[in-house]
Amino acid sequence: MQIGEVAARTELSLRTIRHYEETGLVVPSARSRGGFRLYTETDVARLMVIRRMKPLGFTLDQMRDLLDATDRLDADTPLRADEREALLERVRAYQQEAAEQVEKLRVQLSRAEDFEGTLRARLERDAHADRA
Amino acid sequence: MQIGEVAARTELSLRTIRHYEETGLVVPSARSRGGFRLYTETDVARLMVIRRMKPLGFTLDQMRDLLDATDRLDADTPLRADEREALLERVRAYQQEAAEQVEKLRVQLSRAEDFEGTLRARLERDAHADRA
DNA sequence: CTCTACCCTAACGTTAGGGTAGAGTTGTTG
DNA sequence: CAACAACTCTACCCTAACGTTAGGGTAGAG
Repeated sequence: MQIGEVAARTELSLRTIRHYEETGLVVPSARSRGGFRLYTETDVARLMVIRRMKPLGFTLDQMRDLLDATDRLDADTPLRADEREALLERVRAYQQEAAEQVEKLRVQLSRAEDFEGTLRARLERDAHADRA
Repeated sequence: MQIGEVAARTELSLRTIRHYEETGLVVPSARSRGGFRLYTETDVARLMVIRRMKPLGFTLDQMRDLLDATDRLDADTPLRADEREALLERVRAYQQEAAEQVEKLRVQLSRAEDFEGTLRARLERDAHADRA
């Protein structure tokens, strides 16, 4: 499928999807003779994974690195034990960072809620002041 | 007080505080004869407000605009009724946007939690596979 | 053909700061 | 007063992750 449909399905912009290719994050599986990017279901799935990762604040480089690790772990080609351990260690590090980031997001959310509440309270106060 | 102490108290970097001045968001109340920025408690309070706003994803321009509106509403100089109404309308718009942003943060948080969980589950699975 | 809806590359713009260099300022000692 | 550490100044270049033109090429229906 071409980029437009991919964008619609992933809710990512065309520019974003092209950018992910530029940085080597998700390279379309093929091109049409005319040069159009052609994506498979697998490519789309990968984009969805990235979309879920985005709120965690990882850089594109980190995402590429992590996806690379899981891809290699899932591949059919068997790995040497030490290679496998190294990959798992990488994934563990990202999982740790993800957990920390989740904590930060919680803090942010509560700050945001707090601020929104303050703003609303203020507006209600001002509305009452109208009659003062 | 000078910029270093302000940075310590607000947990913002020197660079960030200077940047806020460049964009007219928080201009220090004074300068020393030698040119050092000098901040008052009020300035610090303003920086704290901004720090609370940050998670809402407003641009610095928007924050400046909003702070400007609330400042004018709080000022001692009386406003014409229509001016006051216009300012309130501006604040209302930002409150709306804040509420929307809170929703987005909730979505992001749940996606992040989800992803972190997936990653953790995956690691546990791989750990068990060790013994297989 | 030709039309329309898509898609392409290339390249500069934006936001919110980070980092650095080189020079000046403050407040404290001797 | 000089010397000095600690702090601060301006100016400038750098970055990530796209947004935004501009100027063209492509797919496929009619």
